[in-house]
Amino acid sequence: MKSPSYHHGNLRAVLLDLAEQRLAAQGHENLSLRDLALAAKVAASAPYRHFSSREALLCELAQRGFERLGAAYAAAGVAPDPQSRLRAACRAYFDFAAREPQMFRLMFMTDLVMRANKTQNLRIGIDSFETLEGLLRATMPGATPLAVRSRMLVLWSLLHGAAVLLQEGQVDHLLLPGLGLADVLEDILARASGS
Amino acid sequence: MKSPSYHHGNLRAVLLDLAEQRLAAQGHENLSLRDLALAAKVAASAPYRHFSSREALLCELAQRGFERLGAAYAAAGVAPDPQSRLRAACRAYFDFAAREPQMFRLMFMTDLVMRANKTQNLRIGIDSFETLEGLLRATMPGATPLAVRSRMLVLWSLLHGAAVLLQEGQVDHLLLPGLGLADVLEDILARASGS
DNA sequence: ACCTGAACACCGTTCAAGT
DNA sequence: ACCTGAACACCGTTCAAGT
Repeated sequence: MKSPSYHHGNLRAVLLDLAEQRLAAQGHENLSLRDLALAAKVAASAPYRHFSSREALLCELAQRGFERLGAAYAAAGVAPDPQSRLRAACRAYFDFAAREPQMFRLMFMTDLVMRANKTQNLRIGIDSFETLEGLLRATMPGATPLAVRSRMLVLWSLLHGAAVLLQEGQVDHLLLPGLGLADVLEDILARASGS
Repeated sequence: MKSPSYHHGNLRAVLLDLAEQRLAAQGHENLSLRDLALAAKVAASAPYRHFSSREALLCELAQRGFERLGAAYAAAGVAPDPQSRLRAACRAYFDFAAREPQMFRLMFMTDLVMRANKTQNLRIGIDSFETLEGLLRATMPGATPLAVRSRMLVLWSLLHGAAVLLQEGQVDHLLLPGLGLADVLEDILARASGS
């Protein structure tokens, strides 16, 4: 309760919190500013004092997501050796996609990121890439930057592809007796972080 | 010109063609039925004689995409040995994502596919998976179905992840002097279709 | 500075009515 | 059978006006 305006307090934060609920519940495509305003008991035009557009609000939401993903990476950094730190980070990526599927989708809505990049916004997405690359580099002592980058692009593709497919539930009907979700995950983790 | 109705002909096909243009130009999120109707010089409600909803039209559009992808796979089938047939199919997947990015995005809008699956629609997406798995199996003579499926899920993740990242233009700023787009592509193709 | 109210230009969808 | 016209319930966004 910092500077409660005459109506009901810090509308900005309230809107962002509401937006995050709506996002998790229904996905970014069904998030409406008017609905947010209604829920916050405020006029339909009030959000425009705090966000220049619906898209701007979505960008800030995505930023929250990248921050949480960054935190998950940081938590993965406590593993003992480089190899398992990388593996833990990859697992964190999967977990994130599984636990917050709608946020994950929002974060990789690239048209949004592109437009936001111009306004200096979501370079946190790039940080996320660099963090992972740092962890990978630590497992490749003596490798040239080019070799690291090359392998990073493979890792990133594999990781992202698997996360997308898992999060979308496309993998479920492809499992076999003797090939469970855990097996698939371990296999992909091994190929992503392994030799 | 099959059964030209009293107004101007087969509205259904006209709408689908217009929709495909709009899709390529602006993406599925900016495709409006009303706009389509306007462009076809027809009332806003007319499309509903041919499509039960906007989503139904989008589904049919996605189906066209899967058919084209299937044709591209078929063309890849002419390569001499199993190994290069698989590789050609993977390349076809990348090419498709690059040449028709908006269609590619539409095809993997999974909420759509899920809802459509209930109405027996897009099992063509599954066919696409199975085609690729068939090509992979041919490169693994004597392998158990489980081993094939397991490797297929890795291949599919890598392929899909790379296609998504390429199509979104996220790879461009990650290239280095001496590491061009072609190199990245070849590397990923080798890992996807190779041993 | 922050919010309201009314308005503008859009949507998807429905439904009675026309031909 | 196929289309129109008008309507309903929504949108994002703008802008003058209030406090």
